[in-house]
Amino acid sequence: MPRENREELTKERILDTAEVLFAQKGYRAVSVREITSAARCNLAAVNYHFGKKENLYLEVFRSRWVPRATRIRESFRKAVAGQDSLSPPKVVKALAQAFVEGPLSDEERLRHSQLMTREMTQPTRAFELVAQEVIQPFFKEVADKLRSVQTDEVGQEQMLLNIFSIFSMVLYFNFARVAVSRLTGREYDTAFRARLVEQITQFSLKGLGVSEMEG
Amino acid sequence: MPRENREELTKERILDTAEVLFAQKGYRAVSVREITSAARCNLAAVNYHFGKKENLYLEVFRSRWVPRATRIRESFRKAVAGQDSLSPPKVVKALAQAFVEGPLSDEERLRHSQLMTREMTQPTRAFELVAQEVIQPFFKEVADKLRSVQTDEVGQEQMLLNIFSIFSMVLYFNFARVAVSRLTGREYDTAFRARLVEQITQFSLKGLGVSEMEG
DNA sequence: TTGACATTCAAACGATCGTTTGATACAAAC
DNA sequence: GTTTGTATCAAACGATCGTTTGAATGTCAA
Repeated sequence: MPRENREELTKERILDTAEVLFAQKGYRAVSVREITSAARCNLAAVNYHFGKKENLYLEVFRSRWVPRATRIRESFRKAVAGQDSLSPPKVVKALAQAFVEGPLSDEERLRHSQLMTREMTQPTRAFELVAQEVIQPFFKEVADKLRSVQTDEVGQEQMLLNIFSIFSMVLYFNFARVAVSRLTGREYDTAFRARLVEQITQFSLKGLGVSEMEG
Repeated sequence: MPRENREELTKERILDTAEVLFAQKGYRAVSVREITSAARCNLAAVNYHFGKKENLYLEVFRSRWVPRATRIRESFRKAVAGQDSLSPPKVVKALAQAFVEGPLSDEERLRHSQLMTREMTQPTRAFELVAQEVIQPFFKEVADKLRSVQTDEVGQEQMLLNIFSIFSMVLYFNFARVAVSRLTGREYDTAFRARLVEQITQFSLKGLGVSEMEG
């Protein structure tokens, strides 16, 4: 096996494993030993490839989280670009779908929300990355898209708060699965996810002041 | 100083300190030493009064979090009881106000949301307490109250999802302060909190299909 | 005053943490 | 074949963790 591949394999395996564990348990609750033994490599590998644990956490966001956020964003972009005539309902539904049904597997979606929620509740050095490279530009894109199809004039702040409102539902229905499942008595299967997209879309559309879905 | 008071004081001081630190940093990130030195007592006091660290965490929820949730609930109850004629707008506004402006100080509100968010993203033994004694009965109360004043028939699941939608905004605007502040450029002062109550109320009312605020 | 009991304290326990070290294996360069 | 550089490994480092211990202190009843 050639040098480059061997090296890559270990490093990539650590990143994959670390992401899963960090998302599940949080930074502090995961030990380097737990990561390396799950990734089937030596304990010293983390320090060799990333310098220290904290850098590994950051690299997880750089090499895993951000690219996945980009895929979500592109899914949204493609959905609105595919329409010949755009309307607020279509923009909102594309947004909800990109997050709740989108291009990710269910495990990926859960991991994604968990990592993001962690950074929002208690920001670390990774938050700068998340805010600058993902949240800010994505919010701007959604705002521009919405503004271009909404008839009535909406202020900058009002628009932001509206997107936050939609976004809060998207995030909540992902990260609070346990509570939602417990109270509704429903599992997060395909049918329920579709139901959630419908809920977010309809609730948000009315929230935005749009009367009805049309397509 | 009588025995009972001295004992109480230390125990209570530990609980107060522990709650603040657990909310800020999470269970794992806070050491017993950090708690006891901040509470100005001996390291062994935690194990003497609570047996072990995990029990202290649970006791924080029992003796601090649940009573505060009860205060919020009573604030909501009082607000809707004070009205001579009830309407969906009034119920929703009472709900948003109870959480965002409510009976709590700003620090209390932040702590409350942080602890709840933690339990929702990664439930511990405290989640059972939170779900059984607070979330479930409170959701039921809000649902009943809403159903009693809404003209059109709304199914059980639809009602739950609607409350979840409102609740997600309430929670999000509390726990994601950093992100919200950064993107809106506004501090969480009195004016902005009032603005958020307005946003949640208006967005939710439309989301519920109610046209306008009346009082 | 004595004995029982509750609380606080300094000190230490073993376990686990992140990180470092030096040896070893191995592929490419000379 | 020797050298060079990279990756992996077992082992150990010092620090910090939650918890335990046993003595000291103070309180109240007998």
